[in-house]
Amino acid sequence: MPKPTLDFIAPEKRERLLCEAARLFAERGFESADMAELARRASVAKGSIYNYFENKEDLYLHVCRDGLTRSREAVFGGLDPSWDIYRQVEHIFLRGARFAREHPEYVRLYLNVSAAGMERFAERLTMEVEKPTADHLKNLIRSEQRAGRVRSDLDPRLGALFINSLYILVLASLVSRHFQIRLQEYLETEGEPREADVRPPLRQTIGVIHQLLRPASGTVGG
Amino acid sequence: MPKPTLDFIAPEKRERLLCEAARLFAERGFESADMAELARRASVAKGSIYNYFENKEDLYLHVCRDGLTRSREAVFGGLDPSWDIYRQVEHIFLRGARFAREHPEYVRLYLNVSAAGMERFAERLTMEVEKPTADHLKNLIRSEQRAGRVRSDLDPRLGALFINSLYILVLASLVSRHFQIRLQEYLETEGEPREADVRPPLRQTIGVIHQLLRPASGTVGG
Amino acid sequence: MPKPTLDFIAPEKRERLLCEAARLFAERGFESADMAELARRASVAKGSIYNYFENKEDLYLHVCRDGLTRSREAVFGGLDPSWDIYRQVEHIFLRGARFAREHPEYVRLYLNVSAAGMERFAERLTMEVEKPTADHLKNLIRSEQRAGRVRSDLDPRLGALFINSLYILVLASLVSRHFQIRLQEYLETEGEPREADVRPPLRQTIGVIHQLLRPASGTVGG
Amino acid sequence: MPKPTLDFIAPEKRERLLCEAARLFAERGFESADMAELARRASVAKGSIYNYFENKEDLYLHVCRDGLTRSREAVFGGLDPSWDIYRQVEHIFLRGARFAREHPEYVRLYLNVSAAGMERFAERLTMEVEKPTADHLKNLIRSEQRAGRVRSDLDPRLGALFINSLYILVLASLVSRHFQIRLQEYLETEGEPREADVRPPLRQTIGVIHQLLRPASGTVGG
DNA sequence: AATGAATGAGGATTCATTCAT
DNA sequence: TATGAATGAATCCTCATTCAT
Repeated sequence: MPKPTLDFIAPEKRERLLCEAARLFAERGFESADMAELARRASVAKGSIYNYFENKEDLYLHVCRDGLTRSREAVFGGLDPSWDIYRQVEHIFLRGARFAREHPEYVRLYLNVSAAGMERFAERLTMEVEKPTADHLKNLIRSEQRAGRVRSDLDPRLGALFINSLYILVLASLVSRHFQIRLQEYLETEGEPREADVRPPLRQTIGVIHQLLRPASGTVGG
Repeated sequence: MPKPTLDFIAPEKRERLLCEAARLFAERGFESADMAELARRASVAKGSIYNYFENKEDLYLHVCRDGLTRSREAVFGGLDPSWDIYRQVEHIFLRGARFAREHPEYVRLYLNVSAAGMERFAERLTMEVEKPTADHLKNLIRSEQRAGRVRSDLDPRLGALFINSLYILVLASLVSRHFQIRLQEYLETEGEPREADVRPPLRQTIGVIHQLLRPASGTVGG
Repeated sequence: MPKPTLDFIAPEKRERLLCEAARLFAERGFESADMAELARRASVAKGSIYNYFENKEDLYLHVCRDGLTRSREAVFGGLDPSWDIYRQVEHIFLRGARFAREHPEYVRLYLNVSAAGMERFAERLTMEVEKPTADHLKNLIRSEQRAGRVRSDLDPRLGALFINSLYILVLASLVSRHFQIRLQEYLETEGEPREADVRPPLRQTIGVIHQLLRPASGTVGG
Repeated sequence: MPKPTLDFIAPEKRERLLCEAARLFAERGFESADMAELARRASVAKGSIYNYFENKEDLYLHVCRDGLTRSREAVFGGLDPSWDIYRQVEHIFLRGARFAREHPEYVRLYLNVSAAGMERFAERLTMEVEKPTADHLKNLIRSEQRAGRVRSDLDPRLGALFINSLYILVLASLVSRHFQIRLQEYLETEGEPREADVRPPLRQTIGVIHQLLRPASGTVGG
């Protein structure tokens, strides 16, 4: 937990520090990120960082949580709860992809919680990251089932898990070098992946979700 | 590239070293893994490791590649190329899940290539890991399309990407603390995830793939 | 190049560090000098040294340059440019010998640039050490030739080279074990060379230089 | 002292080992020379070297002594003791210069005994290197004084010392990067020092020695 | 005698964190 | 509160030497 001091410093300074920290951690990983370099990049005294945070871990956790808040706002921000699940899913995926393009560092940080040696962070972060989305998706599926817009034989928990899984994969493909190369390998494209390369799988992914959720169309036709 | 020396030492010793290295790297991550501790765990002299490998990075790469070979053998080992895609996919997923349970360290290492700061490894490993599977899946889809067992309007590249993506997620859920907690959160289970917790999503995942591949049955019935 | 930090620490501390470094390097040579031991001897934290210098090489270069400055001040310090060359040469040799007795470590460091494996240091140090002295001696010989106090058929460049060569040998005999033993061997003295042992060759050396420079007196008398 | 084993191996092998050792030590210095690299360069097993020599120091000493023998043979080889001192000195300087060009590694090794941290080698080598030359020169001067070809007021010990000093400086200028750069600086030449650059100072050096030894020419005129 | 793998002490350097100013 | 110099534990890697084959 950051020290109270963090709240009292100039907002631009705080912003600078948190942004640079996010970038540096996303670039190097937790271990290799150097507090001295962070201080330099953020134009903040090395000692000052320790006035705001207990230690490197504390800073890391805060930066991750901060990123999650930003991510949530960016993705769920313009979402109208009255929309049907199809529109919501599309909104989430498109906004998520945009956020990943604009702030890859936060997505990288999120993905990095699953890296080797990061279990102590997963223990503290994963639940609080996943719960809101999990709850939202599960509730959404349930209410859409009641509305007859989602197959009633779908386990809402598995459905939610599935949607979120695909979401993670899409984001990963946008921000991680490994997933980018893999995407190129599968799609047989070359060079830096342009947005055009990502759109078809994104569309298809959304399509697959639709296919999964939609009540058997045969009954309609029947 | 390991030094030639590595080939000439006692096989049990080599095995011990590579296994312990895989475990340690999977446990701590590349940076935090300590060469001295590895030497201790593997009952090998610190200096000896440097007789076999140029440096820590060289060792890491070799351990990853070694893990990939083992993984490929375990998963594709018993696979009969004459099987139809549904049987092959099922085989791959079940064997993959078994391998992940028996050798989580190698799966962790694979996933870790996408971690922050590991880009230099991705640059060297990703392609060689992904290509064989990508090719196999793409060719399989194409031949199954010709056989009429897979929808002809499915882009084989996207289909292959999709199958592999789900495969990765399943494995990740089995070996990464972050993905385990996330799974618990979605499935509303508690404690150490038992195999029983994993089976339904695994089954469902295979089901979704079937659904994706299968030619529209409506038309048949039409 | 030392880091700017070096300029801001307490002068006594800087002095202590530089002195001990000069002594240690002179005693052990570059390779065998141990940074940890230096830190201990200078009562400075090991890490601190790396706050002041990029690395061992950087420190070594700085210590050498520092020694050169000290040496130049000690030797050329009280030198009056209006003196004739005979007086100047005598001054230089006597002051040089005194400096070598008081600060053998710096003379050892200077001589050590010519040691095996030190070429990279020679490449960076030699020119800047030698140029000022070379220029001074050459100009001095030229002006003394015009004044008729030095033989006009002497090539000023060779004359300067010669004077400096003898100077180096004198210093070497004062600070290097090898040259000391050699001196004992030639002079048939025993035990630690006392100042008395050095004076005759020093005198003779100065004498030889006089002999070399002096216009042929016979012609004058003739 | 080398082990007796050294005498029993194939002469070409011994030669290869000693040559490569001389080169490597001359190139890197004692500390930085790597026994493994030596073994590789000489195509000799690392362990074998320890069958011939007690340890690195023992090898170093032997290589130095070996070099001295070679040097002595090359320089004093064709010297006729009946020659007068002027001819002998010229012979020594010219042969020494040639040897330095053909085998710079041995001259470097000799000079290196005066390097920092090499005192323990000086203690063991210097005397045995210098004594024969010192004795020869002193005796030569004495007999030439009796023959009236050398000034009788010259202290033979100082004369010998002086001749040898200049000899060392000439050799150093031929083999040491530091002394080469210094020579360029004094002679105002550029680039790799060619033989032509060295000849004038060599000639002049011999000239100075003549000047020093020759009985007062006044008597001739008298 | 020859070999080269094994050993582990040793040494340069890094970096999170502290603390005096 | 801000600063950045000071600290020393930690870590990668080297290399002389040993020793089993």
